[in-house]
Amino acid sequence: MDQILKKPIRAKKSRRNKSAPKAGIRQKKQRLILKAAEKVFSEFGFRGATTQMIADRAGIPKANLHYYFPTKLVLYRKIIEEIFSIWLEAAQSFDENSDPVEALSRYIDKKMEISRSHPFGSKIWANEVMHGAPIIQDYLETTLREWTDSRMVIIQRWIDDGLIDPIDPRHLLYMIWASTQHYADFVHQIKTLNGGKKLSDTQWDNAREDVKTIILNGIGATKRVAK
Amino acid sequence: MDQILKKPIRAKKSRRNKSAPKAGIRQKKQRLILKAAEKVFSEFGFRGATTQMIADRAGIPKANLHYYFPTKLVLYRKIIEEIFSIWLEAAQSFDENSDPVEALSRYIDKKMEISRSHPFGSKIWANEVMHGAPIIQDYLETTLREWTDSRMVIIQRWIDDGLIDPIDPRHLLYMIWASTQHYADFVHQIKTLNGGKKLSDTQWDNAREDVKTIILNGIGATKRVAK
DNA sequence: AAAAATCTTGACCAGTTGGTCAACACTGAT
DNA sequence: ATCAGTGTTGACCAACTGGTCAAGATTTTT
Repeated sequence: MDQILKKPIRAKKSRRNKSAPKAGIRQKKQRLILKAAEKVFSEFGFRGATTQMIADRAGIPKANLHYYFPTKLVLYRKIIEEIFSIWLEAAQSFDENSDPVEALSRYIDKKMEISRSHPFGSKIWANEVMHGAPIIQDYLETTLREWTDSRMVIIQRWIDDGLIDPIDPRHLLYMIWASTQHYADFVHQIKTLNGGKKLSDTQWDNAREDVKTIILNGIGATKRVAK
Repeated sequence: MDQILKKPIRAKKSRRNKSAPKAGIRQKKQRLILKAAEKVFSEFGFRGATTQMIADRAGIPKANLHYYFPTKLVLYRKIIEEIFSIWLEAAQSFDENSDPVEALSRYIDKKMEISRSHPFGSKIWANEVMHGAPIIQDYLETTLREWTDSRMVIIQRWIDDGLIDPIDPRHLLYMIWASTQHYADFVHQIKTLNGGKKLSDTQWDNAREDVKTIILNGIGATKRVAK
């Protein structure tokens, strides 16, 4: 997940690689650039974003940005990879809980949490997929597909065991993704419809609870609702 | 909804406006351009799309495109307006049915249908909102807000009448939008996860039924399920 | 037929963009 | 102090973009 940066710029001839301070600067600046890029990409899309904008937001000259990330594409891909790994982590709950109510509750909780804390990432992903995933198609075909397949098996088992109603696991997953990510991708619309004010803590709580309630009730999983 | 084209290019001095043939060409070509633009915008976003691409796809020179649509922005807005009006029409079911199961079933059906038949439009809308609605903010604040408010009143009445469980009407609407539009906006991802093949008629039927089932069950609306 | 209106288009332009590069600055080791 | 490795940056460029324009083609009206 790190091999994209081809240039092994750092530490080549220096005999002792004890030059920690430089390495620190390097990492710190890359972080800075990535954070700026995430926001700019999410706001303007890949083509809409300019390296100049990103550099400006990071408070550095454009040339300096290109010193750390040779091309706009490398920078973009780096960001997508991070988002993706965050999403995968959120799905641990499937492995840690055998009970569907527990597992799905936690998964939805986490996904909603990510929508709130990482809205930019979610938008970039959505943007990328909406445009036909020109840059991350390989991810869809490998990692995401494998992940999805394995989760569908688990859901199917719940159905076979009579723990939830018989629905196509695929559509359940899509619905969870759609409903939770909607709060990140469409945050602007939600905000506008909320009188121009972003959702309060309470409103977020309500949203999370409503999403959970509807989905869990919707698949007949609520013999005992985890509240 | 038509006042955007400021240039009243047509019929100005010609005394008799019986010049039907020209007018026909005009309309036909505008349609052609709009259709091409819809696809290109949905694929590349506003900034990513170039007027050259649109002209190419429409099979005309770029200059000709600019003869009919003075700027890229005018063309874009025109498209957004069309999409929006299609979505509003889909919501008639709220007025025509007093029963929540009936009203919501039809609404979801229609929304899913639109996702299938107008995926480009949905993507453009999503793209626009995700980027902060720079061009259609007025729509969100006026038409969409009014529409949403009026529907929320209806849903709230269902709750008061004990026809559905007490959930925040807002989140029910968001969930319906998210779940149905997901099948348009993320069609590429769905296709990839479906082995690279787009959904068959049967799969679309299943998707539609599952979405309806989960949502209607989810809000406790299914004393009698409309099947 | 010929004038008037409308439509078509190749050539062009000014502004912007991603990316380069050579000169310069800093840091830490010897 | 010196020097190699690393980091910084203003200036630059070739490619591309939205949009213009004037000359010409086509159709309709007189």
